[in-house]
Amino acid sequence: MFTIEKKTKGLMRAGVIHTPHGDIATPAFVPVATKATIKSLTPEQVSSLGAQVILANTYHLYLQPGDELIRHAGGFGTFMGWRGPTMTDSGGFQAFSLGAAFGTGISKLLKKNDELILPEAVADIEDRETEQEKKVARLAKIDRDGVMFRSYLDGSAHYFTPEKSIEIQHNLGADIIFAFDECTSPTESVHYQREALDRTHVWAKRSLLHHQEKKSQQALFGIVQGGRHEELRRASATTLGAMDFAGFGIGGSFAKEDMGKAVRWVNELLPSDRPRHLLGIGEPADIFDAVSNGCDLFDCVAPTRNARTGTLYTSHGKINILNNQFITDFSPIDSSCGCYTCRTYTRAYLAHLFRAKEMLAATLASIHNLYYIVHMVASIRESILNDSFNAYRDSFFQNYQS
RNA sequence: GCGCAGGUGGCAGAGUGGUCAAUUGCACCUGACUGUAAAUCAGGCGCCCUACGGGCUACGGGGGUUCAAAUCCCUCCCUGCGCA
Repeated sequence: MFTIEKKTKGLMRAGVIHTPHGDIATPAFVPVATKATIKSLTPEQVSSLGAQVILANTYHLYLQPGDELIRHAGGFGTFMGWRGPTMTDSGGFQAFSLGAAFGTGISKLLKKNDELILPEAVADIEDRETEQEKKVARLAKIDRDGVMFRSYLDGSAHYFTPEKSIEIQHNLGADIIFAFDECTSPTESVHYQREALDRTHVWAKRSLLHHQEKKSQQALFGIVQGGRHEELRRASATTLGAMDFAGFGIGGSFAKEDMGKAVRWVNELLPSDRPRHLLGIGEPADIFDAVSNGCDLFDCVAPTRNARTGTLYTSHGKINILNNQFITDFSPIDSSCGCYTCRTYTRAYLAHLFRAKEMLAATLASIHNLYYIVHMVASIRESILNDSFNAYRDSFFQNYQS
């Protein structure tokens, strides 16, 4: 399903992923449509801003409106009116976001100033249960067999096993689906990371077996974990790389400053003939870093979430359109941007829409941010094909950081 | 003109002798956001300072009572409602 068009001396490459709903030219950015919608945008807008493929979420669509209903609708792409390729995440991220991260503000990316505090450094999963009980009730609890999720909608309990996740993803009908994994918190101890990784590997195997038994035509990607630890990351890449996955996700927690390094450990070992998707990463610097270390696909909520909260990408860095200075700024968000928003509206108008809390603010900002990231990745691809990646990267950051 | 009710920080609106530089909401200022629990969240928001602390000026104006007043009294001004 994956054709490599150009390979550099290192790990970097440009290629094409073939799916029943069309090709994906890689490296590519994948907008996130968690609940079968790119928040505030129509599929037509998403498509015309240049996105090739979108990613929805298993846990969310299982809860609402239900995967059976989506199966009847013909899959989530058809359901939402998106004609291109689709992906679904397995729900493994919710083991983190509704588990260890719930109510704590912990990000999957530990910033270098976070002092590497390890509040989660509890021995193993059994002791952890009692530790968890002491805290605010989490919505996800992990055991050896799977994850108990509590619905954020009505509190009801739902148990996900690898088989369950795969079944739901079969119903959701995406072209590319992911094995059920445990996304760990970057604050976990090495001991816990190792334990979780063992679990993820067992779950990967079970996901794959179940997928093969059901003879689904969807492409199943396995997910590499291992936190910030080289030994674990390499072990995971080796273990998963030996399995018959159509591609690979690289997931979980990183230290912000050495994410590129962690990705390299993994991509050096993964089979190079299959696509690699870096899960949940999407800031420009991180994408450049990951592409140069061999990643082909990126999904991230950053462009759309930032857009909704007023942070907009420009060629000179991010701006917060809610800042006072933009009230009377009649220039476009980014004068070198070709998106619909920048061609049509001013910063002052966007600032007004945000301050007035008008819905169009989210739409116009999302169009811009997605266009910006999608086209940045597309330009990266072009630069790989033209042997000018380094030059492009250098000129990009010369502007971006100024 | 008489009667009643009111005048509190940009706005709305608490407080009704000390713990009040004054609850809260909005507005405003700034920050955060990386497989979406998110059209969200956090902090700031009288002035000044050697700022964990201290000083000054403030609750329509003026005057008074009190150790102490946004809170009590007098007076003036203003607003709303009712009656003339």
